[in-house]
Amino acid sequence: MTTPGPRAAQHGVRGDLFDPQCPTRQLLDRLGTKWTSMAVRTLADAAPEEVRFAELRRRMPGVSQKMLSVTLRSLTRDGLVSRRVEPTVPPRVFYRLTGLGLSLEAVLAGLRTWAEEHMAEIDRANYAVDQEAGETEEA
Amino acid sequence: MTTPGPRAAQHGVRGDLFDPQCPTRQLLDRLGTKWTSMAVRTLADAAPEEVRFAELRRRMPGVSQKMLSVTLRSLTRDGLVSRRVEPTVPPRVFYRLTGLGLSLEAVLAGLRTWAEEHMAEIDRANYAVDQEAGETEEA
DNA sequence: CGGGATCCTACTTGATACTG
DNA sequence: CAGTATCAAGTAGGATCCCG
Repeated sequence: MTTPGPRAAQHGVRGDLFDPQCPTRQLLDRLGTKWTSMAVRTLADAAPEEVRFAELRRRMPGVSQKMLSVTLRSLTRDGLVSRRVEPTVPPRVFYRLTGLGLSLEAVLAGLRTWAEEHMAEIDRANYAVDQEAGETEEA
Repeated sequence: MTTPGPRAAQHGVRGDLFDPQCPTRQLLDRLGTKWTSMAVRTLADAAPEEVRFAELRRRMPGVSQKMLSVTLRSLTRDGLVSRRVEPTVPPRVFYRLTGLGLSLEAVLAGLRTWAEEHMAEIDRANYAVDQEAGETEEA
């Protein structure tokens, strides 16, 4: 049997969204991780100033030091955040959004706007479904 | 001190984004699930036509029957998708994006655009980091 | 045909402890 | 201070079986 090659090639029309290599898929995977958007937003709020690790953590209530570390490493690796180390004792590490990171923040701002405008409507829809279910159940 | 106003939500306590009740958080939780964006996109491509379950599944390569079912139930519950059942034997079930769902698709289109424009840059950044790490390691 | 229920695996997250 | 390493837990996702 012949190897059909990359499956993505078959779905030319609607294309890439179904492929794990799809850029949108990769972006959503990143935004889906819990602290990514929060970190980008917090760094964007501070931009163009740098923010130290501990200060960043203070501004992101609930984040563990490990998850902040993991998140920042991922963002740095992606080129969305720059990392600067002052080799003092103790060391001081500064983070700042790159240009690429700032452009992502613009997209996130769009998401935020939609969410603020429409999530209440989604909540109402959920509530309505719950009401129906409740009535059906206790009938 | 002056009136807090709407900006308080953004800058004051820094409150909303870090809260699990935050609308943006709730939206990202939804978009973060694997098949949500794919389903919305596929239904948007078909809009304003309805799409049957099996046909939808055919248009979303890789999705399992269960995950499609779960995803559609969630979207329907959120009021993003409408569901119509023809009580025949066997039953025929049709799905379609609601107006709310269509407006979400617009936001997703923005995400897609950014991803297509910038994910290659992120890939390059990752590749560069890998190169450095490799050289450092095998030196 | 559509989809609910069950079981199971893998990944993400979090708590804790240790290091330069 | 700024991490890294380890372990435990919760959850998203997939495979399968069954039902109306």
